[in-house]
Amino acid sequence: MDIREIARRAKVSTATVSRAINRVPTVDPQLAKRVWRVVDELGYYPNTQARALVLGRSRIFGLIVSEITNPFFPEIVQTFENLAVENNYEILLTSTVHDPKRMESSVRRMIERRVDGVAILTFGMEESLIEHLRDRKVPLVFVDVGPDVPGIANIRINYLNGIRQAVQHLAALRHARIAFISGPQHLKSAAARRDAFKTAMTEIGLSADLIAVGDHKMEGGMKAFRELHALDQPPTAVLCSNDMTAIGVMREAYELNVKVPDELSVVGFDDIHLAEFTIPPLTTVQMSQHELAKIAFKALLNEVDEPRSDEHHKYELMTNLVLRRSTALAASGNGAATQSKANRIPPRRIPGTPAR
Amino acid sequence: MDIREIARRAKVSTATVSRAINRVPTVDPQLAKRVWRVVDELGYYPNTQARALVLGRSRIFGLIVSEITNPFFPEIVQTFENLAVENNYEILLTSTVHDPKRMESSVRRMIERRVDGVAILTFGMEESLIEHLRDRKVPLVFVDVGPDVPGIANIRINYLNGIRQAVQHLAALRHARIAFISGPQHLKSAAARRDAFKTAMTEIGLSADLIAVGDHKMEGGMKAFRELHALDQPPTAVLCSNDMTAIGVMREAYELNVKVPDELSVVGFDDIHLAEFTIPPLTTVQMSQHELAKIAFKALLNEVDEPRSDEHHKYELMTNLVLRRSTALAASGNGAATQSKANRIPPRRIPGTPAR
DNA sequence: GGATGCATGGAAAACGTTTTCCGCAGTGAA
DNA sequence: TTCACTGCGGAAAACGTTTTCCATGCATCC
Repeated sequence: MDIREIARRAKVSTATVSRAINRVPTVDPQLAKRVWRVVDELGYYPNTQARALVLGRSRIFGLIVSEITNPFFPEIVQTFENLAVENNYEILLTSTVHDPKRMESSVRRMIERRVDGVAILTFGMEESLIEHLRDRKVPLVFVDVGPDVPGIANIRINYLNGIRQAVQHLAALRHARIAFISGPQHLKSAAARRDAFKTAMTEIGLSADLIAVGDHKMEGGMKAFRELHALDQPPTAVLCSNDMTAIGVMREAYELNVKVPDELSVVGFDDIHLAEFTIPPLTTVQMSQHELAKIAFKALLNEVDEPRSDEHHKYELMTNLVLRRSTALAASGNGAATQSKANRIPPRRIPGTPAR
Repeated sequence: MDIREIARRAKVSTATVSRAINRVPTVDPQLAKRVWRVVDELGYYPNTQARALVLGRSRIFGLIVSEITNPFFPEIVQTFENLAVENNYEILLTSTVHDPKRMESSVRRMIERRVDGVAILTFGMEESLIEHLRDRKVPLVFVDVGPDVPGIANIRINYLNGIRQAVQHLAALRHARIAFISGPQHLKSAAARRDAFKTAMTEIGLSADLIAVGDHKMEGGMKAFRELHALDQPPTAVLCSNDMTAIGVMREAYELNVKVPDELSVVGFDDIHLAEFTIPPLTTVQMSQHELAKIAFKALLNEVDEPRSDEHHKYELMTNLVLRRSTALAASGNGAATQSKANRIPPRRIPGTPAR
């Protein structure tokens, strides 16, 4: 079923049908109504690819994430999708699973589909692929790790703010041996978090040498904590590079019969929805997925609407500690672990968030 | 940059370029090489929409899920995407969030983009929307809830198998008061699970009247368990309609100071990756997300390749109980809850799955 | 009443491919 | 040398839109 078919039945030209459908104001209301009736009767849906072909705009955005199975990302995808629908865009999603081959094919496919822009929320990406996209003048938005050139928006995340709060929170609870479990070392964003940890620790005169490396997954958290726990002087508090790691830590602590928070304080990073539902509920640094997605989408939209407006905006996302119940006063040196009940911060009952 | 540009530079016609690119065997190898060199030099990527326009095939599949933020779905999306990439397909993803408006716009958008098929993994969908898609002869695959007509593939899930195993497992552990927390009542798949529970219970002479209703989210699990726990005779075991509900239950049990598994056995459904990492690790009924996605994709591919092969295949997915550590012997009537340690099944250490 | 202006709608080109149809060059046989 | 064939490659149509340009019809003004 064509636009021609519609034109024939409405006894007008295809031009008129097109104008009517796109609500061009100069078309006579009577005629428009006639066209619309036929459209509805036949259940006609314009062919987007034909439209894209002539318009030179596909109304598709690419969205590249590291790993959709990490609960951090679905929230982003959801918000991004909501915004896309609102603005009549479609999304091409890729979850790279950290595989460079995957990234490459994904970029290629996006170029072939002529996306209008790409949001790369992958916390680390090969430079060479960026080139491909840049050559084609595809608007891009990065988080953390983007070159500083016009046409490419960058979202800088203020890791230090939240991580400093976390460190100081733990220090205030008399923890001195605070460990950090990092993410995969080659990811820029993981490095940034680790650096923020170091800064925050040295700022207050603590040494930041207790660092284990994880993989931003639960498995890595478990493994890393096992190592940490085997130390001569195991840490009394662990700050994790993301929430999944923290969940792994708590899981392994359970396995090793280390009580959280009484014998071990755990802090996560990201504040995924799930963090509120762990046992105990996880104290973590919030980096709003909703905000992030929103900023990314807006940035893309900007780029598309007013391309190459030379001042390329910078965007920043703040992070903040949110207190729950996975941290407590450090057991005082003299084997006071058994008094833990007394040491513990009074449990704050966090009301369940309303079902969204 | 066109195919024409390539043709000009390679001093051939566009037809030849097209043939070379699509590896039509009749083209002279010499010439093909010449064409490819130019293509690589210029970094030419064919325009997929133009191609789709003439081919009448978009090589896009739609994927509709209920809620991407439910950890059950990202696994599906990931496998589906993997398969898509392998087969040179693209995916248009929609997370309907159970919103009929959303579903409708999603279907509309997919038709407009001329998808080659749609997998509807949404556990319940409005009939009227199906019509739209069917009228256009778009291949469809449903899970659970699809009309029984050619051109529409259906994946039936054998809920009873796994749920029966779960019920009998609990019964064997001497639980008599076994409750069920269902999903949203209007979802067919939720009803199917509940019915399976009833069947399995009555089969072994237990009454299936302890049923609370949740929402397939953690919040709902918490609320439902609160209700159950307030009963005169609260259940000693809870079977949940999905894992998120079970996580909510365990979380609320923690809040109410009910020990899992000693004082309460909890069983989930789905076996999401996370289930292995809850505290305690969750015993649950496995319904392989990987398998589900695979079946769905294959079904779509079949439909596309040999359309209307009149025998429309039926697909089935099995479910099976996987034992972890959230279930234990029921506390014997005489307040034996304190002997729980003895009652408990010896903990099975489940080795962490290798990072995938 | 005729010329001018404006609103409206139609014909056709354009977007970037694939593919059908056909012509041409080269080969082998007569 | 000419003819028939084969195999390769080019011209052009087609896919379904949008949009430019132009023609028509009508009202207004002189």
